[in-house]
Amino acid sequence: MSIYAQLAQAMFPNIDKTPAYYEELYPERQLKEGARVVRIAPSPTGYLHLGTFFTSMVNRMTASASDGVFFFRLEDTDKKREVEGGADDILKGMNDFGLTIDEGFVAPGVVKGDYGPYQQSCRAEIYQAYVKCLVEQNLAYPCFCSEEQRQAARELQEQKKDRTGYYGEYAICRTLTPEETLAKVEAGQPYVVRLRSMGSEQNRIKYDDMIKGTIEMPENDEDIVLLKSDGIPTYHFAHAIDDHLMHTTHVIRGDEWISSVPKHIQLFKVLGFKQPKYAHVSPIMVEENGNKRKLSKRKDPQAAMHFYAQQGYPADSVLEYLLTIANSDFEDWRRANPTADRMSFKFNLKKMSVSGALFDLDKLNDVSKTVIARMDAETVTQRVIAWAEEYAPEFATLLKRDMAYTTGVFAIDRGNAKPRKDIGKWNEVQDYVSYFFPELYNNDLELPETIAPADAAAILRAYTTVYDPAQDKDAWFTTVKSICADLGFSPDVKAYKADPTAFKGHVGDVSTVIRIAITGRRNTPDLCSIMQQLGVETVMQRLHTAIETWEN
RNA sequence: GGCCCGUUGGUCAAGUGGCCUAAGACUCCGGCCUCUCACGCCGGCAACAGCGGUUCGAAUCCGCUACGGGUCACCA
Repeated sequence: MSIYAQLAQAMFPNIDKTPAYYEELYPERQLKEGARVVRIAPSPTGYLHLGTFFTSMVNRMTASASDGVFFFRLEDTDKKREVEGGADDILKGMNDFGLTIDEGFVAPGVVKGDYGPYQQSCRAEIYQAYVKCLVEQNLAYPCFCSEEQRQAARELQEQKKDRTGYYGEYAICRTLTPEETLAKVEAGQPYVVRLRSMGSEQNRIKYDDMIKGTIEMPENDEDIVLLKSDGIPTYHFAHAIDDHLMHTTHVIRGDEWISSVPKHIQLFKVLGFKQPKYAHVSPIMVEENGNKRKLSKRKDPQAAMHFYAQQGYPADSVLEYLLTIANSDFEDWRRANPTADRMSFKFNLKKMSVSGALFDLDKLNDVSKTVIARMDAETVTQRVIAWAEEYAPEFATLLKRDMAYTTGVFAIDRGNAKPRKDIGKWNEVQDYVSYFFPELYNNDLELPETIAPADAAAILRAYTTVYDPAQDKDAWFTTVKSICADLGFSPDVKAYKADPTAFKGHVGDVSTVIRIAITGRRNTPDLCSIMQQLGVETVMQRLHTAIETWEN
């Protein structure tokens, strides 16, 4: 038995499986030619972040566009920063906002697939088997340096203006003889396992990033940590092992990883793994003091997916907005295919922007209004209630009191050729429909300054004598026009504009008075429909209340 | 500071040497549409970071400068 084999055995006495065993356990996937296997691998250190969601969406689109697989792996290797319930929150957010996951964790507490475990904390033996094999070949070694030693080395490096890191002459434990190392291990000294890097600063490596293009960097020469002192792997090592064993073909992740690529390339090479393709996604930014910066969990409420849920943005709105950022021709495609399934859009990593986009709430709102305008009344009713049950329970109760009535409210000016585009998110709905519910109705009868209360009252008195609830929109308007002349208003807007001094106002003013009397507002959707929905009783009652108010 | 990456209107962006007197979308401002608002339509404001080079010709290729971003952990 070689000295390195002895060392490996001393370090991992309980590991008897070999890499070959795992290679056989997780065979090549049987997928059609060109199918991409991608993944999202979040760390459960907090709630679901917009950036993670965005990257997930890009992964989802990439997998679907190639009939591939999108899986979810939990990177729970950092026990210090882990947050209780973090994983479930991330999964729930993905589900709620319409991203389906094919494999791994697909929903809170639901795991499927043959390439698991999909949780790194459950894969310790696998990582250790590979590390053991590396140690046997003298490609990795234990390092006993204390935090203080490393700190001192860093200070020295800074002082000498050298690069920081554990490499070259600074890699003290690398130069220990195997006998010395073995003795320390056997003496029970704590250690981490480092890669014995064969790279050099002088060498340049090149790789093709599917989003950023060709990138050239110095080779990695740092003896990076593979296994932490608790036997748990670092991200770098787990990435290599997991994505190899799970047969990931394309690693699509945030671009903060670019600088680690040399480490990853080296790891794949040392381990004899086939290199996956990389695509680094630029972060979504926010503006502050004239500068861009990444969305911050602490400073920006829009960073959390909870924000969109609370505000009541439909999942489709968020997805379509993010898709617009990801592939800007999506917008044109959507215009040309208003009802098509977005999965049939030809998504392409190569169409993604190289630099980070500023988050634009105005744009999201616009997209969202369009999304909601396309929904039918039943869908809107159902979605609003679902939102309200969670965030505005009293409003939900009100909406559910008479479902037919509520659906009727949302049916106004909807489902026609030019549906209204005035609801952007569900938390705007309560105010938008308030005059349909006595409990919410704000009896605000303030007139425009150009209309005298006495005239307004006269208009309503006249209108009550001709009001016919059975009238359709055209007849309704004809009726409104018919009372204009006697009251001194022009039934024709153009005639009024030609000679404003001849009239008190025009038919628009007359309908405004009625509108205010009925809804308490100057602007509303089609008044005739509103009156029909409200019913004769309510209409007459509001008309009389207004008359009384304006006559006194 | 070292190493990477980026920079087209306020924002998202198309553009890969001549089709660019630079597309489209959002925002904003006008106008039109037999009632208001919204929608829709028409129109408007507004950009190739700077400087040098290569070329008959540059937003597009090269270099430098400036600015911005990322990264330098037993965190991901």
